[in-house]
Amino acid sequence: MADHTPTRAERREATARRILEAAQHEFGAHGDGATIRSIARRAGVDPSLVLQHYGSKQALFSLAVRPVSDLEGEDVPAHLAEVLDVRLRELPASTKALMRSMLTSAEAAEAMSVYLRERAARLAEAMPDDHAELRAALVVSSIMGITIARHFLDLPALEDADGDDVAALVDSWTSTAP
Amino acid sequence: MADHTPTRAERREATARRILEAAQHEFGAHGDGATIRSIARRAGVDPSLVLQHYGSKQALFSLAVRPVSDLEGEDVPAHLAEVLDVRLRELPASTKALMRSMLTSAEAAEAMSVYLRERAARLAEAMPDDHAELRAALVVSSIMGITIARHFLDLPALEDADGDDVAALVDSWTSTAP
DNA sequence: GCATTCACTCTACACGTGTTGAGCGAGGTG
DNA sequence: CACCTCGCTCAACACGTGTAGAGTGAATGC
Repeated sequence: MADHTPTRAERREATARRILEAAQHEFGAHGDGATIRSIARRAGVDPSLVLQHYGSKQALFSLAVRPVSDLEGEDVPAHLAEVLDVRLRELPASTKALMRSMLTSAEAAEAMSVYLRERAARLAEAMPDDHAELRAALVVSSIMGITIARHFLDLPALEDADGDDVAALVDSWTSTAP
Repeated sequence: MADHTPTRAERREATARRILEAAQHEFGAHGDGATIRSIARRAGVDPSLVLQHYGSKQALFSLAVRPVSDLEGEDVPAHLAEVLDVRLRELPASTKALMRSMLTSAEAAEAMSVYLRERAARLAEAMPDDHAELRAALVVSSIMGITIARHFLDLPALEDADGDDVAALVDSWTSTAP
């Protein structure tokens, strides 16, 4: 809240943040093929500065793609939908970067995979026993698919769908019998 | 069946096919970032020849990514799973190329989108009326998500799952009430 | 058997990339 | 005010890319 004139270190840190955000948006828009130059342009900065801050494109990518939430003890099943953002209009920048890159970057794929496994494990605990593990994996994967369809493929049927409807529907799958 | 010695034109056509297959595998493995040189290497051919056959990388990509099946009048709901290959161990090369690129190539994204819309429309016809369109879109997107999780993210729970189990489960969602 | 075609390879070019090191000039310090 | 610090820009590099055009030698047709 104190709006003192920023010190040099603060300004530096601020541009570092601006660069990271620019990177998330660029990776989110073009995947891991996004360019250091394009990131720099978006941040209003020289390309070289990007590397002085983050060392290499790879390192910056890793940071940009790190998932935002390690939310610990939340109630599981209904919340799930929100996590992978079935109902959010806009995805968090880092999530978007991660998803956009997950099919072309091994690192992003691995990150998404552990994220999904983690979520599925959580979900399985709260499910009827029968094939719980498999069914949890299916639900989690489905939510990912729906998220892709909505945010990256612009499927019209999902475009103007009510997030709550979607969440309720998906939630009902949680207790479906095989 | 007649194994006459191949004419010049036949041999040319054969190498064209080899190049296209190589392209599908390379695009399937690395997305639209795959290299003309890598495609040529895989086909055992000079990079320049790839362009003499297909004009440009873009044109080759378009061809490599074209979906295989315009199967017309098939029975819809159960078959759906197979189409997006929830139960197949290995994806068709063109499908793999299409999916791998759909998040980084606008053309692939559009192709996948129309494919999904088409499938959803088919599926909606065979569903209980309530919210049929939305629910069909959700099911189709889910199958895509499951396919991604299994074939690109290597989710272990799906890795060794029985394809029929998965198909049956997904199929049951088709008649889920909202 | 000879001239021609033509499927294919070789060489080259222009360009965009990630990355580096030198240099500049405003901000901090005495 | 003078000096130094250091966040930042500039200029350059080596490299991989898509693509074009000339060249080559074996299959073809007379």
